[in-house]
Amino acid sequence: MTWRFPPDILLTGQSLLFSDEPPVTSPVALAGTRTPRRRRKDARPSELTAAALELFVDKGFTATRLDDVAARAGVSKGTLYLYFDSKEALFKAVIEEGIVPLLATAELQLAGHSGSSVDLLRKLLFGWWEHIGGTRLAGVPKLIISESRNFPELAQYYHDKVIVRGRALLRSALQRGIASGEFRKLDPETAIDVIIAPLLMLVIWRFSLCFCGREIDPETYLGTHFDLLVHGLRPQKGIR
Amino acid sequence: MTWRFPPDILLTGQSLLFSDEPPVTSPVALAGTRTPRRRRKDARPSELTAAALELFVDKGFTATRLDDVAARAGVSKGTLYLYFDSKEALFKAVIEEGIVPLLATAELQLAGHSGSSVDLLRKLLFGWWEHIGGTRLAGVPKLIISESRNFPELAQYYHDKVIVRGRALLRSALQRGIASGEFRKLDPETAIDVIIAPLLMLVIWRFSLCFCGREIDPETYLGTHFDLLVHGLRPQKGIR
Amino acid sequence: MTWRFPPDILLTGQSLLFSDEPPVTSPVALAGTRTPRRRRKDARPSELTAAALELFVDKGFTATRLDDVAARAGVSKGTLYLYFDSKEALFKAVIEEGIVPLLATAELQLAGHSGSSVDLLRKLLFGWWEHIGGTRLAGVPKLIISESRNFPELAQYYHDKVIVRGRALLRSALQRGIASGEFRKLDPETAIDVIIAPLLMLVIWRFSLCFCGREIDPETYLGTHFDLLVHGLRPQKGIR
Amino acid sequence: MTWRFPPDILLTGQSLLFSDEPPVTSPVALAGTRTPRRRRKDARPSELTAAALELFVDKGFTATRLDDVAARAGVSKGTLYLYFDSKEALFKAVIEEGIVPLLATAELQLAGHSGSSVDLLRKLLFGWWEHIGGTRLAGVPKLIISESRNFPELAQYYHDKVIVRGRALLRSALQRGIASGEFRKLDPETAIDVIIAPLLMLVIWRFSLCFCGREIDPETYLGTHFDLLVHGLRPQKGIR
DNA sequence: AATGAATGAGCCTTCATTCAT
DNA sequence: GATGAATGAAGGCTCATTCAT
Repeated sequence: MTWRFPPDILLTGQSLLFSDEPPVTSPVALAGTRTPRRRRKDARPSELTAAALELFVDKGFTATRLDDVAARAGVSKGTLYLYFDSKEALFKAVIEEGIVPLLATAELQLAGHSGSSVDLLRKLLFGWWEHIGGTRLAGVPKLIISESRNFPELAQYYHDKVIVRGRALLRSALQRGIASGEFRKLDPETAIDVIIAPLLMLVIWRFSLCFCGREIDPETYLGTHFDLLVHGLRPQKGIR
Repeated sequence: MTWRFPPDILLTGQSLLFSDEPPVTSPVALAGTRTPRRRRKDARPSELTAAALELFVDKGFTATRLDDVAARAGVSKGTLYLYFDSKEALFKAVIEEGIVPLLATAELQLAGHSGSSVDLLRKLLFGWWEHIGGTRLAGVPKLIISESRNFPELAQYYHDKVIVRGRALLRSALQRGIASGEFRKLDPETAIDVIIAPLLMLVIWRFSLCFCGREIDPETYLGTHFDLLVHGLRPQKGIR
Repeated sequence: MTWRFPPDILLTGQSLLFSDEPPVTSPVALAGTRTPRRRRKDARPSELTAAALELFVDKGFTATRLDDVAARAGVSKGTLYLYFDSKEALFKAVIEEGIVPLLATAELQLAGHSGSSVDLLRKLLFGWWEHIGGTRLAGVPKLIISESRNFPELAQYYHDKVIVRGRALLRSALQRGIASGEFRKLDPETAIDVIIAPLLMLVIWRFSLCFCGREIDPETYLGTHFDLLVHGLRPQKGIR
Repeated sequence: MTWRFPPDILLTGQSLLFSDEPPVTSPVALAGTRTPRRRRKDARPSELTAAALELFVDKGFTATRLDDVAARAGVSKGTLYLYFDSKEALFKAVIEEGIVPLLATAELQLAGHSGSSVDLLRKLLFGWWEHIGGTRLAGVPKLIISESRNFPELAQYYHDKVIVRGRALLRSALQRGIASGEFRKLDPETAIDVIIAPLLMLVIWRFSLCFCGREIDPETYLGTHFDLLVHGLRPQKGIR
């Protein structure tokens, strides 16, 4: 197994991002121009963002009531406003704390892979499932998709900090396989899109279309995806 | 009753939403100020669903105010309730009018296909792009994804009326190719999932992540997807 | 039997009041100061007031929608406004047409009673039940009670045209009995109140508290009332 | 949950609505402009139901706007929803707080009655006038009558909690008098109906027909009712 | 720091009323 | 005379946000 995110860290909401940087430069400052109140940024309780993540993922941003977030976190509603200027600021903090730390850890640990590129690809796909796609964190992409129109700034942030870095992981694996002759030559960017897409659909199915009668078995699904992918990447005579 | 359309409009099978004419061409409507009462009950529903589609796709279901829908359609808020029992019924009508007729047309046209299964698959993919994925209608899947948690009934409806029928189109193409020996044998259901997924991601990218700097060229993207797909489906010695 | 109201007249809504008097002096003119539109007062369709009576009695004034009145009368909603300036004007017309004609007829026919005063009282009570209390018309008093605060002018009208005249009937019966020595001497006005009250309660029970489990048998109820009444009115040594 | 009163307030058995002090005596409340947030969650519910009683009795349930209730109570509209889940729940609370405690008190006090049954009856009738019929609470029965068709659940509640218990008081008084030979034998249930009716009419007159010119003197009215009643109940030779 | 009562703007929905046809 | 599509002013209810304690 390649990726190593201790999942308990992700779910406790322990921030890897907002530890001791000066408050002004943190991405949180993007939340709004007004910063009259001083907040203890170092003590910002992760319980709040953890509770909010649960509810945002479950019900969406608008349908989540701050009363419920506060109740789930075991605090009063007013307390939320000690740490976040608004519901929107809370939303941003949830995204930042929930996903970004994962990638940082992943990149470090993936750098040392040795073995075939097919193996690398397999590790990437199934590692993603184990640590993100199959966990509650998979709700975050769905959340971003749903709310990006109303929070374009947030979508940009997610793109820059998550998507770009995630694609870089895949790109290096593809380029390595192409260089070694394991994969045929094709445009890596578009290939990445096509590789990522079924993963995206898997979490969408889990979080959005789960009410339909049809069940998807993720193992089979990912297996088929990987199978098609490896066949498709394999160097061969063009079909037409 | 949840929907009060004159049924003949629904069954024409052509989208009234995306004709090339501007939605309101009558000189009365262009008067600028609130136009006097117009007597055209037959044209109203499509005007309303067209306005609603724009806003739903743009802002999501909850964030769309009926005042805005009415204003965009050039009517008063109360008029909406002459045609739809509720905001949710309007939502449903948007889906129904926007997507369902297209599937009917597609089924008819594809029934008479002759030629290779690869051609059939190509026709399906690029036809989808031409009539749905590349049009404003592509916002609908994004809409369903975003709102399904809060409106499971709607997701079920979309699943039954759209997803099931869309998958059936792909399934027959796959089974045909497997039967003829053009494609290798694999589980059609999971293959369908993998085929659909990049299409889904394309519309998600268009409607949710469009704010990011990165542009996707749909033609190239779909071409790569199709290329990978045809290679992956081709009968050959297994890779491992 | 003393009273002679052909019940079909009452229910058809055939107006005995607003036949050919000049429009300005009719009580309807009280409805509002504005009288710009000329209406065919002579042709004012009784179907409209009949339909309105049913619904007003059944659901109350506010809860009755003009759509329903129009639908029950088999006309369009706009037609109502050809005959009545407002919902309130319709309400007044309903009261006027429904009850007032009854009293006029009753007074004429009751003038010629001969026999004991106890018999007269019995005829009054049970005749009321047969022609009003037990019919749908009994909903009108309940309607007046419910809406009088919001239509004080209407309550006044009902008092002057209905209550005063109804009390006069009872008063003459009591005075006759007192004069002949059948009844002991007591204040007729208050006695009338006490006599009327159980009748009122009967219709209230029928139209307001009918949902409670308890059933009232009107015959028994009126019998007991009459029995207590005759005992109470009988001349005798005072009890205390 | 339909009602969120601190239960201890409900069980004190004393009406908080009709104390002699003006409802808002705190100097803050007299400031004229919107008073700042006051911290008195315990006193709020009674202030709200008091304001609601006034308006419900005056205008009826439907015609009473929650804005007006809130304004009369000196709070914002949202505050109502801190204490009552809906307008209907507020209605129910008005009934419950206004009437039920009085019945409990009445039952306690009357259990210890000694003396003639005629005295007991007199005590019941005039006690009713003193504590209910003559106070603002007398608007409640009128309220129930007016709204029961549209809120049958409420009528049922009132029947079970108020009418049944009130009738039980009268029944025991009647049965006591029959047993002792003070009253002649008759069906107690129907007699109760006939006894209650004039009381009902009195409050209806006060709250519905008060606009008419005629005044009823309650003392005289109740006196006549009681007089007729006692004569009518007295054992004697049947009249016919 | 933490609380939670209070606020008030905003939204969906209803329905009496109008008026072009 | 009749129609019925269209209007728009309210009203019930929600919930993010504030602030006195």
